[in-house]
Amino acid sequence: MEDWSRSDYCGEITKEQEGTEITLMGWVQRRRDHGGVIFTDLRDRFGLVQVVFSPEVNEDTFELADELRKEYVIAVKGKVKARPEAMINEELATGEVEVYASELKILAEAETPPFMIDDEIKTSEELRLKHRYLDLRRNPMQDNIKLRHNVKQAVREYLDDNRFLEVETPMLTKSTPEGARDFLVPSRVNKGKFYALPQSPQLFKQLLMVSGMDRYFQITRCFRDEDLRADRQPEFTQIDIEMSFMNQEDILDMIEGMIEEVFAAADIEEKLDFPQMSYEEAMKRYGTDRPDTRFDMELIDLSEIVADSDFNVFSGTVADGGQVKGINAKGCADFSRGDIDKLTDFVADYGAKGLAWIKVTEDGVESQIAKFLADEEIDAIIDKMSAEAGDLLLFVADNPKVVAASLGNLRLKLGEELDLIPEDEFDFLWVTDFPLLEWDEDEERYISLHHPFTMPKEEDIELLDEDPTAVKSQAYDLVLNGIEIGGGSIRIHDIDLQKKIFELLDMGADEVEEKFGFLLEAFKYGAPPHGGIAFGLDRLVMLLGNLNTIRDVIAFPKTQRATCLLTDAPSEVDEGQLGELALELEDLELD
RNA sequence: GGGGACGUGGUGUAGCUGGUUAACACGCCGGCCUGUCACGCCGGAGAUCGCGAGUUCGACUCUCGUCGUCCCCGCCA
Repeated sequence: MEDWSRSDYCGEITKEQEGTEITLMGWVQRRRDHGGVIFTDLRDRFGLVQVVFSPEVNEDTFELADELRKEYVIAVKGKVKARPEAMINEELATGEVEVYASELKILAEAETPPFMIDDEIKTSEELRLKHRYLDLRRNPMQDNIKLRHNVKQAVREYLDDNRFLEVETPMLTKSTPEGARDFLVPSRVNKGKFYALPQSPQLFKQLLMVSGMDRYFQITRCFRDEDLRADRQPEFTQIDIEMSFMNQEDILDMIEGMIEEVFAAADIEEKLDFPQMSYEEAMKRYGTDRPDTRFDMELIDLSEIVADSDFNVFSGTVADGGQVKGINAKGCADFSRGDIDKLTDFVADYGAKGLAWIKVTEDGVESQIAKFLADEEIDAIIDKMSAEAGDLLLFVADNPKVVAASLGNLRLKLGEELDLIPEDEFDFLWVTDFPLLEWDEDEERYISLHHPFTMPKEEDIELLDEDPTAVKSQAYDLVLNGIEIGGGSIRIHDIDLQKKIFELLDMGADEVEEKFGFLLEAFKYGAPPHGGIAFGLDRLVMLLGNLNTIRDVIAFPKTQRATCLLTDAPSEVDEGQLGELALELEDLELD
């Protein structure tokens, strides 16, 4: 090996190299032994090339090639030859050539892998994760990792061009209230005290603005100790950005430019459009703050029509301050009672106590609730929902939260099942004007919708005292195909306003001092107006790659139970390690 | 914390109204083959059916529990 140097990559051999001696190194994808001649496909990161072993070239090499098996790592010296016309493989990028091996070195033997290194995977994700290094050999996974790399490169280049500075912030930092549960790291030097892993670099990036960095970014890991989902991992990567002396529109413009570069880097040639919609409108029309705007089927408010109805479920709900809303499932009047029961079970997950329905047919309506509704009410509903014969109208009556969640998710489910969602489209939406605060029933206090450093809209600041939940904020989320990929805000840079917000959040002066004293202290020394945004890199790459889970764009992800099947983390530690940290375990029922 | 789906040779599946040798494909091993590229042909090995308990004369099959993976609610931007 010492005296061999790779001259080319397998996937990049061309006809122009005909006659040249080359040295290749890689993995044996496949061996086809024809007795008198052996063909192998040699694979590296850049593709495959056929290597031919023939006794006419070198008898010893030919015999050694008999030992080759799948995934053996080999080095080959040989001559590039153009294939005869009839033997060209159109399927292969290097299908016009083959390499006649004169010398072969087996660099590493390989056991038969637990699953084949094929593009089409036919095994469980469990096994893939356990042998992730093998899974990552597969083309689709290599493509995902490359895509992720390309996106990061595009981001860095764009931000660098716009004079941003990449700055690293601590991973061992301070636990803060609000937001997600922290991952804690015990301090050995300071026994009994803990660091927290960052949920985001939020406070540090604001401090960097006070430092006069003007424009900061970082592509960095963030940690949240909450339950996992297809698009949520305990550690994930943010593209974190902060800018000084920029208003909201300035920031959105800057980010749109970045997204355009990212799409170019992902080879997606689509003209991108970035419409904006207020939070209020999104909730009203789609029942969610991250609407998938690739299809219609919007939520229609029928509360006024049925407010005085004899149908108590509807009128009573409205009288109690609730809503009655519906969606029009076009052409679904042929749904069976069983189909609708399934939808009813589905909305029950979101708290809906029932799902009323009306089938619109050529001969009128068919419905379990028709007998309770006046004809003019039914007509008004049909009119408002633009219903035609063949449509199925579905209704939920409840408090606004339940109505939004149940119909919003029902809309998504039906959109998917009815194939209403254009797969290869990229629909962006800025959702703006979020409420600054919402009332938390359990904790009996206001909590920040975004985070406590979010700037209220200037014209709403005076409402902070009399009607805090009416205050809108200068916060914005970027939604792509119904998935939130980024969110940010203009921050508060005024010490008094920040204190006021902490007060509204029911944080005592002592707590504020202990948790955020350093930030308020910093603001005393001249803080510029600033704002920023953070993107979920994993989600962004997942969408660009048309994938269903961020696990597919993370080299070594965790399972839904937050374990790593490859390393078996997390694991127990020995008593000595605990002792050094002055920690003791409660008696757990371990067997 | 809750709801749901799945678990059978190395891999993917079939079998399951309870019954004697658990089937098929791919892979693997051996043999033959000088133009294949999902090579082909012949032969072979390989599973106590995730684990535990129960019901039964008898359990891959039924029941309960448990473990693991995935999806969802809660939680979390």
